[in-house]
Amino acid sequence: MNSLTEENYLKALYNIADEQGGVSVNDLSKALGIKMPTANSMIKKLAEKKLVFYETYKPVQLTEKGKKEAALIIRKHRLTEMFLVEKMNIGWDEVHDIAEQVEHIKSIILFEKMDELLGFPTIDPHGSPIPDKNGRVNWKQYNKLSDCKAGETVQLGAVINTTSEFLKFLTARNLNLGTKIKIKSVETFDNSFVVSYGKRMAETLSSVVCERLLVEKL
Amino acid sequence: MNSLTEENYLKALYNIADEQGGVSVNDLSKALGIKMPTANSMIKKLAEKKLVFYETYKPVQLTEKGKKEAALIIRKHRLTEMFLVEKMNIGWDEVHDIAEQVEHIKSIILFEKMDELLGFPTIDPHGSPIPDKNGRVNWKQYNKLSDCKAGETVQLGAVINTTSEFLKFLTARNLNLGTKIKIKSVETFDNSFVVSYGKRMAETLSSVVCERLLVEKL
DNA sequence: TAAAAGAGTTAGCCTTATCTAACAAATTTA
DNA sequence: TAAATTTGTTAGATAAGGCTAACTCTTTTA
Repeated sequence: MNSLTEENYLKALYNIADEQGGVSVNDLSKALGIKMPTANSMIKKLAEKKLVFYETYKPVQLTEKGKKEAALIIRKHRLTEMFLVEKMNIGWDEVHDIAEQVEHIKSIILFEKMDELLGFPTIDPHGSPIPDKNGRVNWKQYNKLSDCKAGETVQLGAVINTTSEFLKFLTARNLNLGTKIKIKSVETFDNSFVVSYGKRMAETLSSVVCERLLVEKL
Repeated sequence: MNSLTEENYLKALYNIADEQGGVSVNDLSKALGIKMPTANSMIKKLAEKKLVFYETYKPVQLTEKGKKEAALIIRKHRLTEMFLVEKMNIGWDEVHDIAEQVEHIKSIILFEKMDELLGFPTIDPHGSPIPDKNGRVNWKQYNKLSDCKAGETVQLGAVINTTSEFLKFLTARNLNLGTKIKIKSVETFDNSFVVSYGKRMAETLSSVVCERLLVEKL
C-alpha cells in the first residue's frame, strides 16, 4: 500500500510526463511544491518499490506498475469531480480541491457507486478522460483552439488548466464544454481570437486562453 | 488547524468520555490502538493547544474548545454516513469505514451540500444524533432494551455498537431503526429477551444484544 | 571551449507520531 | 495495611517526509 505522499508523487509524475514519459526532478519538485532533495529521496524510494525507473541525472519514468497506480488515483479524482458536479450541484470551479482529498480514500464500493450513479462516465467536468478500472485511458484527440484558423467552427471538448480562476473566467463568459464556437478572425500581432458562440457575437479570447481550450473541429 | 491524528484523538475523547467527561490515558490508548506513552505525549500537546484540560495522573477532559472541534468532526462523520446510505445506496454496515476517512476532509461546501441534499437530518443511519453547525447536540433520551420489562412495547431508536458485524446481525433479523418491538418475556437466568416484531413472532435476543439496542417506550 | 548558470545529489538536521524499556504513582486485593 | 497489580510517566529510539548547505554534474552561453 502506498502512502498519501507517495500517491501524490505518482499522480504528479503521471500528469506532467512529457512525450517520452520522462519528468525532471526539478519539474517534479516544482509541481509538488517541495524542494529538490526531498523529491530526489522520494524518487529513490519509489524506484525501490518498482513504481518508477530511475538513473541518476536522467528524467524519472513511471513503470507500468506505477502508471497503473497513478491512473487509478486519477480515476478516483475524476469520478469524484463528476459526482460533485452532477449529483451534488457543486460548481466545476470548486470541485478540484475536494477531489484532491477524496481521491485518497480507500474504498472500493464508494467509487463503484459513484461510477454507477453517474452512468459510467468517460470524461470529468473539465473534459478530461476518466481512466477505466484497469487504469487504461482513451484520450480523444483534440486540437488546441489556438491551432485553429479563422472561419472554422469547433466544439469545446476539454480545458487544460483547471484552476478555479480559469474555470470562473470561462463560466463568466458562458463558455462550457459542448459550446460550439465560430472563429471569426485571428489577430496576427498577439494571436488573440475573435469568436462567436451562443448569444455572444464577438468575444475576444487571448492566446493564453486559446492554448488552454481543447476543441473538436466540426 | 489540527492534524488528522489530533482530530482522531479529539473524536475518541469525545466518544468515550464518562459522565464527568473524563477519559483515562489507558482507555484512550486502547480506543485508538496505540501505546500509552504515545497517548500521553499527544495529550500534553493537546493541552498546550487548550483542547484538553490535563493534570498528571488524572483523567483527561476536553475543554469547551476541544468539545466543539470534536463535535464538528463527528458532525461530518454522521452526515457522511447518512449521505452514503440515503443518496448512494451503501449499506448501513459499510458506511462507517468510509465516513472515518471522509470526516477529515477540509471543505465547507461539501458538508453543507450533504446537509442540504439530505434535508438537514438530525440523526445518522444508526440513530446517533448529528451535532449542529455549532457543535451542539440534542440527544433524545433512550432506554436500553435490556432495561425494559416483559409486556412493554418499544420502538428501536438507535444502536450503540456500530461495528459492521453487529449491524449485519440486525439486518439479517430485519431489525431496523423504527421497528416496533413487543417484549414477550425475559429469561431470568441469562437476561435474554424473547420479542416479537413485524412478521417475527418469537425472536430471542441475548443480553449482549439488548444492551446495544436503544429504544423509546410507546 | 571555458565560464556561468541551472539541475541533481549528498549529508546532516528537524518535526510528527509512533515505539520499547524502565521507573513511579495509584489502586486493588490478600 | 502491605504487597501485588494496574495505570501513568519519562527517556530515548525509529521511520516518514520535509528542510538547508554544500558539492557535483550537465547544459547553456558568451
